[in-house]
Amino acid sequence: MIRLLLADDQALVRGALAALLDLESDLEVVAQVGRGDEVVEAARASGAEVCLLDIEMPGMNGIDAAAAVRRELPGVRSLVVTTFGRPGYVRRAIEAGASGFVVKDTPARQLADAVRRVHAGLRVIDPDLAAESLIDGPSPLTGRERELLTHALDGSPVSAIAARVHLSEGTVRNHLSAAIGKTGAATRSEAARIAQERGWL
Amino acid sequence: MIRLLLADDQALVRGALAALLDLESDLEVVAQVGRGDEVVEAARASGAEVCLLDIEMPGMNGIDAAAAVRRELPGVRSLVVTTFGRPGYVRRAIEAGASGFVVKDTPARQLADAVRRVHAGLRVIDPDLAAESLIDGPSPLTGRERELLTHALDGSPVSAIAARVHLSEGTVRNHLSAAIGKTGAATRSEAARIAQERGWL
DNA sequence: ACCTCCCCGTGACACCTGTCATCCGCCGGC
DNA sequence: GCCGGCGGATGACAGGTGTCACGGGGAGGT
Repeated sequence: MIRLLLADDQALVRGALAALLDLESDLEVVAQVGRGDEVVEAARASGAEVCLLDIEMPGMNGIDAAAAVRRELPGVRSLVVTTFGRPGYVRRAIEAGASGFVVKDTPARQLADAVRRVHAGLRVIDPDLAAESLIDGPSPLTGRERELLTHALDGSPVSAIAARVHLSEGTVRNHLSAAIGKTGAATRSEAARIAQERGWL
Repeated sequence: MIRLLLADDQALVRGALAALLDLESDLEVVAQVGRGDEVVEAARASGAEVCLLDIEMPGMNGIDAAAAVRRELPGVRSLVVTTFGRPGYVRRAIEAGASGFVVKDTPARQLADAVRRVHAGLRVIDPDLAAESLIDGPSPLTGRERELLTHALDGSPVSAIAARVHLSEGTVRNHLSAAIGKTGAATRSEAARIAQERGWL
């Protein structure tokens, strides 16, 4: 019997996944949480062996949660399950110590198999995403560029971004100009969108 | 026995919801589709009585699908289930003839109840969203403003938008300026984001 | 020590953008 | 018939934006 922890901020999806996985005779959902920063504690308390982690969660994202599990509970394996198949996510999830990466587009019946493989010590990675992840390569953005792009995501003017991060407008424009060049975009707004799609933020 | 159709583009979520609802003794999932434009046909073929529709779907969105069901199969009721609790969505879903509106944050056990109420002819609407929907009011945007905002969502420069819709740059700027005023934003990019959050697009 | 890379800043320049005034044609309501 | 609202367009203007050149400081590698 494989003991599972589910982490997803959407209660409906979490409950539905629990129903789906509990149908399997060799799987048992022993814990459910809706926040990333509750994963380690719940996994420890419930004695979970495999954690199913969504990326988009309040408190802490699923990738950081996988890293925390890796650090605090070395025997427990993580399987990241997410809506968005962003290549950068795969790389970061694996680097964070996750054993698998599955998108929510995959057929429901394959999920239980993925869980079994991860539990057995194997890696499970969506083949298309793995290829994309290799093609795109790691993020070429510097720390500042990444930070400024996240603030540019909502279309704020440069002046607002500069005030938020306590930098001069000129510096902000220089960093964003570099990011625009690296993403091949024409505006900071487009650059921010592209970087997010690739999982660079 | 209530006959259900599920429409959600994420196969994993769709399968999981099916597992969850099939646990209820008085519910039966008789059809599953991953595209909005397959809903009517599948509902007709399977004899579904209630359709669970996600909004974000390829082919046709869940709100338009609800309208199509209303038109083609008057006896079938629709329950819109979505990730994003955007006030404008509630209004548009109800106007499209949906009998209920539920966000994916709601506890899993309440979903079956919502289905039963909708099947019984009652309306099911998230109370918080209903209130927000009334406060925000309907969209103040004109048709062109809405169209241009959707093209501005990705941060494209005005020149690109103008070329895409075959308008002069000046006209595009005028419409976007009006939209910026109506949304209280400072840039077209921010205006587009705000409009989308409110379900005006 | 030297080089490289990142970070921060300034100044200048061309271009893009948001705003406003003003015009036109069209349609629906009164 | 008149008026208001929408769509489309132009011109002008202030201010925002992207780019480039240049400088300076600090951390890390050889």
